[in-house]
Amino acid sequence: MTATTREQFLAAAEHLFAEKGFYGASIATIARELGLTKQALLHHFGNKEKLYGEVLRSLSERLAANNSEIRENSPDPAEQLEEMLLAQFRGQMAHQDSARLIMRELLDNEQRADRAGNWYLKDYLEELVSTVQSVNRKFSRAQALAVVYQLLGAAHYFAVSQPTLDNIFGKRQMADTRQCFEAQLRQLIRAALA
Amino acid sequence: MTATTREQFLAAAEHLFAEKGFYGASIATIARELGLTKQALLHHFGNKEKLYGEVLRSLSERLAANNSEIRENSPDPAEQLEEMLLAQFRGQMAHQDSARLIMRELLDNEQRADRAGNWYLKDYLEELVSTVQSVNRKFSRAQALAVVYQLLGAAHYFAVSQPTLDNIFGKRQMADTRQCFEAQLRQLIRAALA
DNA sequence: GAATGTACTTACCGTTTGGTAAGTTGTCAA
DNA sequence: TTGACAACTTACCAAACGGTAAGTACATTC
Repeated sequence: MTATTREQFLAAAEHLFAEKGFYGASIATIARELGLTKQALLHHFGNKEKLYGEVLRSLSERLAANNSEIRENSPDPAEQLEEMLLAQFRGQMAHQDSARLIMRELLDNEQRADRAGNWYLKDYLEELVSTVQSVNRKFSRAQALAVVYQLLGAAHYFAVSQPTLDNIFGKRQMADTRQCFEAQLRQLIRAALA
Repeated sequence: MTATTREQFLAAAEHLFAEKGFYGASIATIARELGLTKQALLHHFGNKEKLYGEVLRSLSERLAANNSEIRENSPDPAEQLEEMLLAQFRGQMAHQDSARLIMRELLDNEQRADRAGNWYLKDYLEELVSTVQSVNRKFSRAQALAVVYQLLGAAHYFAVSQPTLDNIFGKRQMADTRQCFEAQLRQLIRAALA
């Protein structure tokens, strides 16, 4: 169960990239987190871009694994969709680093389309879209995508904004909001599909 | 109507910060956009942080202006809220730089809480929350905030993801989705408040 | 016409950046 | 016991970073 150096590098990199973004995090800082030099990091990953790509790849693998688990556990498409969206929300609240990283990638990848893992969201989104369509046949593909993205946004945006909201509204108020957010989100999902 | 150098700097900075983030955009690059040196920029703004602060401030002023205009034009709170959210959505679709900048600030401001304009979202959010509560009295403050944030997220997330989605799904499909997004969003808003 | 201020420039500075080159050290197999 | 490989290190490097200092060019004002 002891993590390899490589895995430790990936974990540290995920954290720092999520916090400061690609440009804001330096490979030297990431390496220092493990008490190693940046050349040790370069030895394992070649260069900074490749490291970033690997972080993204490992993240997308975790995402995919989560989803296929849900798909197996519930046969009803409506229930499936609800569970997928809520599980994604819970996952992002629990692992804010990943949530922030995904958001950053959404903002940045326009510029560097050559990065590995660029389209890893595609399968994930396609899956949700077709689930929406099988729940409510009235939806066109475009409509279904719009709905999926609205629901995804409703969840992800909140997960990512947590620290900022804590500052704006205070931890007390935000604890309340966090508590009722999931129930409210569930309602929103059902309403969107009706 | 001719923009001052200072205004031109602000515009160029907004664009580049939105595209690359605070660390990714260098003051030299911003200045080069106007054919000037970075020392000209420093002459006007002192340092990079202050420039970023000014960009944020001017952005928040535009946001506030938009909202008070809407508040004046429609007396019914339900209509007001719907219009505020939709106007914000349209604004972000039209000025994607601002949308991206706000998202970036949401991600980054945790780390540098000293930045000017840090809480400029507060008034905006408070306003939406109280409007939600006056539309539907059943909502607690925490619930209202949750709803507001879900709706805001639904809109903002989509606006920001545009280039990525164009890549994933193709411009054709995305044009369709864009077209029906607003109507779908309006439905979602109404459903969330019922 | 001298002084003042604004809008810049060139010339630097120290630090940090991502990256290369060339070891060193330990392990493990033939 | 030698040879090969992996996992590092120290020593560099050129370029870019944000920022300072000192000057130039041009109005405006007294």
